[in-house]
Amino acid sequence: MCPKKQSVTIQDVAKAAGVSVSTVSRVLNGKVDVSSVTQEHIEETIQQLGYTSNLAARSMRSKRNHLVGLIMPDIAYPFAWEVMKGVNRAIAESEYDLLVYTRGDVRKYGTAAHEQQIVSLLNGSITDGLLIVAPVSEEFFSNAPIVSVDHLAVRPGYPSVHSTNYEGALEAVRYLLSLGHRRIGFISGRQELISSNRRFQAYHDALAEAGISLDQNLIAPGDYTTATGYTYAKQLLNLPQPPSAIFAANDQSAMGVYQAAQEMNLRIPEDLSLVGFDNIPEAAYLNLTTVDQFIAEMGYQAAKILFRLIEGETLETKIQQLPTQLVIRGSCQVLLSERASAS
Amino acid sequence: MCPKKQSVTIQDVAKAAGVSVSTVSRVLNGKVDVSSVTQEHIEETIQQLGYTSNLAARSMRSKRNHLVGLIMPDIAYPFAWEVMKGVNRAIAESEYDLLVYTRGDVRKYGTAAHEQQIVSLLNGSITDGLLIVAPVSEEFFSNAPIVSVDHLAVRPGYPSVHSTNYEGALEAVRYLLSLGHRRIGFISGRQELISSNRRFQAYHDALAEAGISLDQNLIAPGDYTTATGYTYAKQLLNLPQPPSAIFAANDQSAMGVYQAAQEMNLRIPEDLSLVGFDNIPEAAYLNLTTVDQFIAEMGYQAAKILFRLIEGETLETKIQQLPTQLVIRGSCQVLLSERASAS
DNA sequence: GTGAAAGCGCTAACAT
DNA sequence: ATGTTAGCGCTTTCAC
Repeated sequence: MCPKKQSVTIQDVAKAAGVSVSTVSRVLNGKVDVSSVTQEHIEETIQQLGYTSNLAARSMRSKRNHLVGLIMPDIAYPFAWEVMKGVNRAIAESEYDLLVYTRGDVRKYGTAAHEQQIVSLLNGSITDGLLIVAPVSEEFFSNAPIVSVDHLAVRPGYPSVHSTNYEGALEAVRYLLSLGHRRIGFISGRQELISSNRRFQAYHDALAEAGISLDQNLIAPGDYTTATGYTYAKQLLNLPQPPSAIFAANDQSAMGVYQAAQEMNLRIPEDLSLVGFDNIPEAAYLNLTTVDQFIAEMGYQAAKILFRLIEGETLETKIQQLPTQLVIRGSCQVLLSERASAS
Repeated sequence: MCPKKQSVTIQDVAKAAGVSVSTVSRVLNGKVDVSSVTQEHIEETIQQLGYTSNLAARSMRSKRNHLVGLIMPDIAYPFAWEVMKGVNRAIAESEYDLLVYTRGDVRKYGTAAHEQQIVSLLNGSITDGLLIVAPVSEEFFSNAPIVSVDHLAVRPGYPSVHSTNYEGALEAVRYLLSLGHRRIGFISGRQELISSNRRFQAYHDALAEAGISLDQNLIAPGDYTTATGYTYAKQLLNLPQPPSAIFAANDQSAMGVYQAAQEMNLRIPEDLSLVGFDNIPEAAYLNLTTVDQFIAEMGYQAAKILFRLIEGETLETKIQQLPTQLVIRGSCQVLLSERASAS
């Protein structure tokens, strides 16, 4: 199917060039103590034979591979894509190549043990450092640096970049309150993630500020997916006293709410006010009001930090918070305040 | 920064369990000739020590790693994202994990030599097989299977999945002709890719069919990016006799044309008819007429084929063509035909 | 059923 | 400036 030519090793090159393996290795690693004559000769031979060093073997002996890893449970959802965009930019600007590792499904992943396994797999050998998206673990065993994206651990064992989840969510709920809403539903995120808890905490606090006590009926569990967003939105909207507004813990669940509302012939924002956390492109097209958290920027910053760590810098700041921004789209505000005050 | 605990090796496990390395290895690889007593004991020890096998070392000795690679020049553009979605789905359904390799920028990549280098790097050691997106090379040295996505080689050295570029483009141009257009501009794709040439060939043939000879002024080079799409669209539209319609070789360049038209206060489709190849979500939101090529499906199919190849199947078909579909959005057709016939 | 030993391709002392 | 040699952590004969 394709030329099975048994891969050529450093030995073959040495033999062909009539030198020892170590000399070839020296050339390969840009060491200086090689005469320019042999240097050129070896390089020529490498060209001719089409030699490429074996990653596995090389990784086993040397420290640096100019390769960093990005671990994601799944690469097919908008959040992942945004993170990758940011990381990709940092990679393009750098000397490193990127290896994105995924199992393709959160369900094939998700436990701390799994995470540790993948970390060991990559960082123990082939990568110089690792970026981990929304990890569950607070600490990892690893001999190369790790930076997490979107995970604010209480006492993190690694540097971390995330957005101001609490502040952003606070603003979102305050906004809905400012429109006159009193019954605001909440679709939660994955319980095990801190980001989700922070957003819930803000929901709680904003309501408390306004003197509204929590109504458990208006709080729906969720897991950051469209499917549950849809399911629980239906449930909320079918209550005897449905909420007049919903705050969804992320974009995906907001999309679910959107779908549910459409199906129930509720117009957004006329009949139902909706705000979602996150800033995927789709939101803009649908005129959804969102709390943008600059996901790509988080990926970019995390990668930059990782590079510095790999270079040997010791950074003071372990946690970096990137700002969020409430983006109100369309004519949401006016219509809603009219409706809300009328009710 | 994070616990630097020197990674535990198979030796450590052996020592702790009071057995030899080979016995541990046997357990690790599910060999049967181990007494269930020691088996359990070893597994326990592995748990306790938190041992994970070293990818590099393992790769060096064994054939299968349950890991496949996906090589992309850049993972931050919509086409890449679509491919990844498809591949991700296949991965989720499979026993394999995925490693996406990128340099973050086409410019850090692109030559056949580079491609071969990455192929050797991955396939020679850690991955069981490789998916390559839009490769330039027609052949690779590799001892593990390779499947390409979106590259119809004349005499491919590897199985390949791509869409019916020619047929789709033919349909697109015929459609524009059916609206009455006679001056149809073309924004080309990357010259070195066959997909681009096929789309151009169809443009040529469709015009010939209609008895229209090629006007070189209406043919703009391009490279599948938004930037060049924009630049050349401006150029085309500023001609003394501008085209009344443009066929862009892909979505990205179509977006560029879109931007240029907006800037020149040309409404689409009223003032300029535009069809782009590819099916990224943005196109739908902008009501762009497109030739959908089901990019994600290509990724999915390619991955499926790769899995079969790895399992040892020898496939007859080397090339799989997935259908394309002209999707006419909005009220494009009517408006255009009116304008075209009026002019 | 288990251990000893060879070696995968490479790098890094240590020699020369 | 170059060759020799000892492993890196693992799998895999081949003994026992």
